[in-house]
Amino acid sequence: MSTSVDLVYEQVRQMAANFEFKPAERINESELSKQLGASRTPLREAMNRLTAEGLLVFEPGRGFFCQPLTPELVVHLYEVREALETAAIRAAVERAGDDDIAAIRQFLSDTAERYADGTPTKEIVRLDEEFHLMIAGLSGNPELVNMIKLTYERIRYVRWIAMRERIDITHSAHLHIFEALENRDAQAAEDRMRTHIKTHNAEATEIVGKAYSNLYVPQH
Amino acid sequence: MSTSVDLVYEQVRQMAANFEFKPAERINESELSKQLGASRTPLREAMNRLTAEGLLVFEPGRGFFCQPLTPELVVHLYEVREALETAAIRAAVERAGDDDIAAIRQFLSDTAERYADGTPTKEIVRLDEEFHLMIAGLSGNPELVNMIKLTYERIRYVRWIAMRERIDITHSAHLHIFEALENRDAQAAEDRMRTHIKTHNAEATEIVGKAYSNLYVPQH
DNA sequence: CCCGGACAAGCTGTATACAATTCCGCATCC
DNA sequence: GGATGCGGAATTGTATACAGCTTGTCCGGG
Repeated sequence: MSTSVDLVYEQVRQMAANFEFKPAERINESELSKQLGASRTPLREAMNRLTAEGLLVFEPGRGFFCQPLTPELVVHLYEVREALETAAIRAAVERAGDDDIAAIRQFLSDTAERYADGTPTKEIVRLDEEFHLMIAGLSGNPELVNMIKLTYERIRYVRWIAMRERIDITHSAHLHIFEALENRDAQAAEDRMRTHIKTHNAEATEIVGKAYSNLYVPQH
Repeated sequence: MSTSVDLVYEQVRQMAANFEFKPAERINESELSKQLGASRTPLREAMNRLTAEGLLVFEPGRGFFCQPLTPELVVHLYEVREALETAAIRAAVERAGDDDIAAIRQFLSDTAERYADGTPTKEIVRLDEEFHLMIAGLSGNPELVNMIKLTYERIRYVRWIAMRERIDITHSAHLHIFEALENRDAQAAEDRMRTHIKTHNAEATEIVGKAYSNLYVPQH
């Protein structure tokens, strides 16, 4: 059947991940549905899914809101990332085939020159996510991968800001993690992944804390 | 405003967690909505949320289905549990107050005598989940707790079956985990939690593997 | 000047109607 | 006998209408 609802879903999903909605303001269903060229019914279905995924917040009788972006939330989501991704890389060390590992090495060398100052931050974040998801995929556990993906979407906006000052060292950190995987050293891989994420957590949280008021300035 | 949609949501959620729907058969929206005394609109909203939570599966143009219950899924979800709960207890050791720990000791002694052969399996599973969620709560990370809760709901049905033969040792295992927490021994707590979940994983997976065909026998 | 209540406008929650699609049984053909 | 195509019934996808709640404003009282 037609994919109108999925189209709406993807659009609203992106809008939510990009924080195109003002926090603490209800999302006007009629207006948004007109804007997206659909009626309220499929829009509400999409927003219900996004609520379950944590990208939106729902208050009965009041409507849907963008998830509030607080330093606490960022800390919590990074902790979740840490738990999931350390488990994932541990499984990856055990289960990955040599060809899978070769593919990641290829990816790293292919993209090495793009980790430069000229590259847009969003592009860097995209590459970063892709690398992490490749590793997570080697765990062979799609549930794990899904949860990691979801967590990414909820903090992507922060990462666009936080990544600005970290472009240069991201690639070398990834290489460092990858080498432990390549050497089939589960402990080192896990430790390096944990350190990597903890570092980003500290930075992202600091930035959100500092920019807390700025982030909430109306964006229209 | 009225909470009709939330009522429907809770009911369908329970039905899905209890596997009252036949797998591989589409859920008839009109029929179910009549049965629940609501119209299709709030029912579909509820089912969309449950789809995002992983309790239902949605195929465009065909409708909603119960999540398929396979040995692979059970393994994957238990791995997720392991990742999340080991992280949670590690955080709990660091952050829990002495009074929080006392509350858990109280809970364990209060419920000790109910871990007996006469108690219904569902009740045991409920107590088990409550214990684990109390510990997870001490992590101070609501996102972590939410994900753990969700994972529970997706494997609860299996646990009802798998728990039958494990009633006696569950309580002592919990005590063992708790003591490491009480001693503020993060490593021991994490290790014991991991072992605990791995054991259950192996058992549950085995049971699903054995009962695979039986579970899918039409239940009408 | 501030607070409180009532009214009005707007928005959300739900039911229902209809269009589009899928599904299933049956007949037909190879 | 098995595959294929067709048509009607059933089911899903979406729009729309309306009821009930929420919210903001305005007016009156303290």
